[in-house]
Amino acid sequence: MKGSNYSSKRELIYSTLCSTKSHPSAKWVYEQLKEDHPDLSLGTVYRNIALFKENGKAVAVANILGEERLDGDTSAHAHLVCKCCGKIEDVDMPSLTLKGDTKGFNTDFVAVTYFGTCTECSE
Amino acid sequence: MKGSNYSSKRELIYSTLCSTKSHPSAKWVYEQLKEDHPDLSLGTVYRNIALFKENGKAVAVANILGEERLDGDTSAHAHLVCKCCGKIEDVDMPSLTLKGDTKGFNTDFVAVTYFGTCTECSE
DNA sequence: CTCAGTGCAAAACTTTTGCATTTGC
DNA sequence: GCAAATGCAAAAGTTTTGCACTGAG
Repeated sequence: MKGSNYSSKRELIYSTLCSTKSHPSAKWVYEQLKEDHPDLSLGTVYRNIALFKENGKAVAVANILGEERLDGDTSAHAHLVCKCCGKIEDVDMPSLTLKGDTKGFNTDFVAVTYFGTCTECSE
Repeated sequence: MKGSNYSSKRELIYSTLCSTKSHPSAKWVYEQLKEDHPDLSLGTVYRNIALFKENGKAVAVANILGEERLDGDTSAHAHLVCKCCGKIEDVDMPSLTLKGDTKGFNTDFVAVTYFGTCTECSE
């Protein structure tokens, strides 16, 4: 079964994903690792990230400039996304309760994202 | 300047986008219109949607199965996204206040998205 | 006339996949 | 040995773009 075996590449990818607060893309993770691990394929990065998402060990935060941006920190927190430079930062999650008719929907993750402009881009 | 001239195609694309609560993709909008307007290009749909997003007349709700899903209704409301079938539904927006250090961030839009499983997919 | 908008098709990109090979157990 | 994981490269799919033409003002 998928994900059942140990894999050093997987560990590497996961720790790289968790090592930053920049909410990176798959390509970024790949590029970070490529230097020290020339034998690493982009396909493997994508395959493992898909696995992390399935297992709830990572979350897709936003799609910026055509790239899916990820977060290895799945604790409840919200995100600030700068429309201008693409930077993504963390903020505390506001308390919220699902309102309105939820049609029997079974929620397992809530994303709160503030889109706007960061200080540097506002200048 | 971009968007300054009237364009019947633009009107068509915008009204199609607003005519549904299905939160469609660009391709869906294109396919709806293609039948009655054989002279319509997918590029035009993408170009106009980009314009709507710039002008705040439309919002990207989520990226499902590699497709960006849109909403022509920019009033404050949250979304339920079914991970299983990709269906997106509207719910009332919970009241929320930005908490934590927002680092001077200038917010102009807040997205609240509940990921989970809809009734049909739960069966 | 001038510049915005469009069709068409090619290009650009990200993400996925098939297959042969390697690795974990 | 068997099934999972990977590299590599090709494929798939969405989105963007260049260019010549059309349409609005």
